[in-house]
Amino acid sequence: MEDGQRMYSQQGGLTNMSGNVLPQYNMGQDEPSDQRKQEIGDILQQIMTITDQSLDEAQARCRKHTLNCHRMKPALFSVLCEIKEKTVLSIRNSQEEEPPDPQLMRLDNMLIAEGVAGPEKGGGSSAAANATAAASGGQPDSAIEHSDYRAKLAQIRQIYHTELEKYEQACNEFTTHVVNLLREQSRTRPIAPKEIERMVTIIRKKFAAIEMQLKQSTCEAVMILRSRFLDARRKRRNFSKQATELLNEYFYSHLSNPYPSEEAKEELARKCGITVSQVSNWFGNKRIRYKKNITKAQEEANVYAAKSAAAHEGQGAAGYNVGGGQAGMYMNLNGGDNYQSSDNSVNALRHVISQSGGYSSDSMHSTPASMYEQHMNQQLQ
DNA sequence: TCGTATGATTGTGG
DNA sequence: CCACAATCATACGA
Repeated sequence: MEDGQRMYSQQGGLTNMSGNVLPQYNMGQDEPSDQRKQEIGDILQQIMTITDQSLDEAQARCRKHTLNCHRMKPALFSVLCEIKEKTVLSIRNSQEEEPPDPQLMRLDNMLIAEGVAGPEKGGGSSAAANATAAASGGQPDSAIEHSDYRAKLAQIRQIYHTELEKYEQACNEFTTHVVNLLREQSRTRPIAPKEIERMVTIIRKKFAAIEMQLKQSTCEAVMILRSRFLDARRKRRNFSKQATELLNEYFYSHLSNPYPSEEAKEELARKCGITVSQVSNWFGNKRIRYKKNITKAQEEANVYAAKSAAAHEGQGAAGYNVGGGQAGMYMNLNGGDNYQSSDNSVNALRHVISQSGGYSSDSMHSTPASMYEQHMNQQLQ
């Protein structure tokens, strides 16, 4: 037990600076008193200087020939570690179990959905393509935008991955560094393996927080990219000829009631390769513009009618009356869903408009009425 | 390059 | 929520 005592004494001597333990250092040794005095003086000097030194220097000087080689050291340290674990570590450990951050999960999900995170190219770009295809109806000319969008997304993806890799590397480097440092220190102070473990989790948490910031900013970048590329108002594309034809067909064949049901909209959307809301938009625009043209034509017709009436003293008004004022909002002359009859009214309108040089819309001139007539005739037969 | 066409959005009313 | 009306922003043809 003598050695153990000595050890305690040394510890105490170094840490507490209590002078009364120092004489024990050379206890039991047979030396001349002046030499002992000299030694004691040296040790005192050493202790005095130690307080001014950094820990590293002190360790470098002291550990090898004092603590480190002592045979009781492991036992002592293990006891100290045990005490430590029972007091501080156990309290902290109990708080460590945390559920996964919902915010982080949301970010992760979004990144995977956008094709930034998750499996390589295939899934990612196709997800992006699907998103854009849904917005623009999968027209061939939108391919350019898609590739542009994909390129930007790939750029974001690359930045994200390189940054993530960097973080991971830095995290690992730092972790190993800290672990090594702690292992090194565990030779001179009691450090439990659990303590190192805890330190590692703390570091990982810190880096996870940084990673989350990266994820957040990546999500923001993707959102900005999306809004820029998928904002159809900014990058409007006309529907394909076929789609417009189908829509017009439906519109003119249901002119008395151009309000497609939800099912009809879905059907049209499917046929045209556009979304239901696009169909709704189209019909909304179509109705209002058609009506506008009617009223405009009507006004003009009335102007001409008035002129004509003045000129012919009340004879020719009927000739300009397109559809008549009582024909209803959508000029359903024959009162039914008869495409041909309504097309006639369109032809009449075209005639009036071309004569008056007034406002003309697509339904009036750029889409040949005969086209619809032919089409409808085929369908009706 | 300009004017028109056209798809989308916004504001309003029922 | 839907329809309508006005408006925006872009596409497109002459």
